[in-house]
Amino acid sequence: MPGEIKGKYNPLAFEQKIYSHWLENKYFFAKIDKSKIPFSMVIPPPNITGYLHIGHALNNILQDVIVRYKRMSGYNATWIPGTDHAGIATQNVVEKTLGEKNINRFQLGREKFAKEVWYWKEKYGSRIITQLKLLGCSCDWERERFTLDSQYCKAVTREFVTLYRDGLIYRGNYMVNWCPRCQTAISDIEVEHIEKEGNLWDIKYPLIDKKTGEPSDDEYIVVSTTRPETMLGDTAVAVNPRDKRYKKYKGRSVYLPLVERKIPLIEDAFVDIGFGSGAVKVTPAHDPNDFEIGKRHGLEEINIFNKDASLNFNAGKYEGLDRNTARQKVLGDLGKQGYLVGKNIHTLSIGICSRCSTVIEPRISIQWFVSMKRLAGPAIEAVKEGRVKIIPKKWEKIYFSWMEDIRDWCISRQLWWGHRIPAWYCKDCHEMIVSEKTPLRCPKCGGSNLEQDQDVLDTWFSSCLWPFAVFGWPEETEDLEHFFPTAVLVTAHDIIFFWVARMIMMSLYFKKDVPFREVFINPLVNDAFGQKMSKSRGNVVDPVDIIKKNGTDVLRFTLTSLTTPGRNLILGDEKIEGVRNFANKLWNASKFVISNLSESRNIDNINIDHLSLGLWDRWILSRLNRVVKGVEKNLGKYNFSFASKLLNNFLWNDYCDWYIESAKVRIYFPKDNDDKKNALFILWYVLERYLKLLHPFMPFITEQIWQNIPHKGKSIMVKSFPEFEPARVNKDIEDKIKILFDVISEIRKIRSELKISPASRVKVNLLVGEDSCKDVLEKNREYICSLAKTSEVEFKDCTSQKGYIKTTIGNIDIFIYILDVIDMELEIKRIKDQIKRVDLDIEKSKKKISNPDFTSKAPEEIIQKEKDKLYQADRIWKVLSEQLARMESTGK
RNA sequence: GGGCGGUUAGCUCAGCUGGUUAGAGCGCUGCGUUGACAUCGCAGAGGUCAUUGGUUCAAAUCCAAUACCACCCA
Repeated sequence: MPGEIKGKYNPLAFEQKIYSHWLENKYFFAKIDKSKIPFSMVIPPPNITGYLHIGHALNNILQDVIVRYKRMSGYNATWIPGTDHAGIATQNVVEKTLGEKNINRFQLGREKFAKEVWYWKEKYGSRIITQLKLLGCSCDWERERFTLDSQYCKAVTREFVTLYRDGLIYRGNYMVNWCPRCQTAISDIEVEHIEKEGNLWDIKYPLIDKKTGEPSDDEYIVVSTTRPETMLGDTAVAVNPRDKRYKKYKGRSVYLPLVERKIPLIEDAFVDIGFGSGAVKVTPAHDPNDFEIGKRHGLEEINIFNKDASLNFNAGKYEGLDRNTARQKVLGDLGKQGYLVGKNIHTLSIGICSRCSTVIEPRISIQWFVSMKRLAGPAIEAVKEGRVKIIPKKWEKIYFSWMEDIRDWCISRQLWWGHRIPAWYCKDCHEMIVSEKTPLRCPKCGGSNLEQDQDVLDTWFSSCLWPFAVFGWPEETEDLEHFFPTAVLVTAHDIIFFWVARMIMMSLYFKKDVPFREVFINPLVNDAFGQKMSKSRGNVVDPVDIIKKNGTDVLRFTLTSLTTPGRNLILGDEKIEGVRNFANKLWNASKFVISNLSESRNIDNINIDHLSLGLWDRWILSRLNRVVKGVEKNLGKYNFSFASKLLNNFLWNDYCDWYIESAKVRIYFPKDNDDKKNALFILWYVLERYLKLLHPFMPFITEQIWQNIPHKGKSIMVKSFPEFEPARVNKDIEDKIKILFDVISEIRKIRSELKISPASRVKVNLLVGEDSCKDVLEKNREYICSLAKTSEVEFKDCTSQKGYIKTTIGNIDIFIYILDVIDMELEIKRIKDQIKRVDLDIEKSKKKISNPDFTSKAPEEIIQKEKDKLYQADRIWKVLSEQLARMESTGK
């Protein structure tokens, strides 16, 4: 399939080819295999009008990492993709398209309009699915679902009818959030609240004179309102019963200006004494609180608005005006007639439609509701008992606070695109029939004059069935049996209420089981300035652009690297660049390995246990196994950032900086042929396993390289994930190598500080306290020479020898011969600086140790550690002081 | 108004079951074109861990208050 590994890293040259190859081989399809443990996950279905934004990219990349990892780990893994029909959004899009041809949906009629939407869906509705493929997503495409598929519709109907029969769905005349632009009711959580500076108007309502029955000239009540135009629908004025100011008016009526209506003055504890004048106008038809007050006092509900929020015939001479014009007109008239007595600046919170940002108009209408309390109880329990685990845990609080104060859910929408409500009305006897099958006759009067409810259901009412409806529910399918409940749901926190909570409720109700055992809440992606991305801010980052520039793997690894358990993730160009460099590093390291492997045949048939491996080999295997363990552990906790960091650091630091560099010595200047062979074998062995570890994160580059090194099998994506081998982790070897690293680093440091040219080789002598330590250093002299650019390494005490400077780390003294290269001033300064630092350490340690509280109360281990620290520091201090004294006195 | 989270190097963040020399990446400084990689290598500088108080032998880490910043709900 793929090309070779040469030249520069150019992901665009191979990524899509590889994806096609995977698709052709159906590697994503999970045939039911009962011998394996099932692992399933459902995609949060993007809506069909959507295009891929960075949030989708993150969400789906994380899911793909998980499912690829599980698949490689031997699970029967499926990740179900699909889309939802997005009632309002899709209808809006299609209406807009029709609008360009000057057609509105009413001209077309319901059926023809629905046909238009289906047509649109077929044509454009899979754009986002195509984009998911660009991300490398290994979705089980054979199982793709859509919330309006015929099978899915059966599930939604079953849901509605069952809930209705169980008394959990009711229909009634209530105040709902009405979007005048979408012309439909929406649920509470589809309303967003924004703070806006506005006015609070004081309007004078005269009291009715008890004797004349006419408005009084001197007695009046001032009401404060932010919406003066709604006074046209006022049916009372309310004060708090404890408000002494208004006691004297108890039982009186007031005169409603402009409308010239008498309305009662009532007392209701809801009224806030401290707000404005303490008296409020009551408009039961247009304010949710007033609606409640109205119910308590039996007030008339006067609706003054049409569906588009223009004023209707109840508004008298204001009929036909829109809300804002009416407000100005009403204010003008009130002013002219002397009723407007005050205007204050006031910040108010207004509700806007989350789909189109139009200001919501509360409206009383007949709607369908789900009664939530009974459904919420078990769903709260499920999370409390840990049957559903929300990760990170802090989101559970959000979940509980919403669930414990849950309100009924308005599910009917006045739209033409969606699942039509399975309720019919008998035109003859007004009987209502709720049924899964279309009824032919009225069961009450036997008439056939039936009409189906005009409304459709909220899209979320269908998507809350997703984790089991995708597997064919209400049928008891093999897929459902095998793959449900799903293992984990990955989603963003903004739909915990909309979707996650409702899925848990519905799944517990209909399947008597949780929909998923874990929910991982992924962070939201912010721009480089930490700002939330939004179209209106113009700061959206298009993932497709990033892919076109850097390839998919780079986008993927950038996002996984940034996925910490926090709330937000900040994406900037430097981050992407860093990952691009990482990919390049991997590419080049692989190039190095491949070029050296050219002469080794059948390397993949060698049994590693038959080799006698050297220190460096056993070290890199130890490190590799730590990474295997670390990746497993952190993926298990959904800590993608940590896992990514481990993978990055291992390749860059352990493998490239140290192992490859040391291997060069063995390849270019081999001591014996076996050692060279071992080095080449381990280079290959570690790379091959590393590629598998990295594959879930960067599927393309790993496949591309894997295909170009000796391997068995057709694709890396169907190979096994490396298993952790505890026996390969060797602390002792890591400690030994650490000594080498420290010595090499120290020599490099001195060289750099004394400005010794990288080209010049220096002579080094080491003086070692412990034998084991000396052994390591002696056996690895050639590596010290190569990596620290020394001409030779010997083991003599050069304390009083001319031309050497002495430095010390741990219990190793290092003598570097720098006779002609040294700048004495520089060296003296270096030593003085170091002494200063050591002085600080000594002081700190001494203070601690001399504190009797510390020595009596701290654990023995900590005290010993402190003593060791002091001992080492003292030793270093002595070495440095001696040297300084010598240099200052002799100049050498 | 209620709630949740945050404040650690110039930037973005990690560390927070108390004991570390407080780390990483980017940026910055110095040196470097040896046969994987200048999309690189080696080395370095840079932090009173928001403020104040408390608990403790010991606090970036635990507790409380304050300030500021985000977000959610009303």
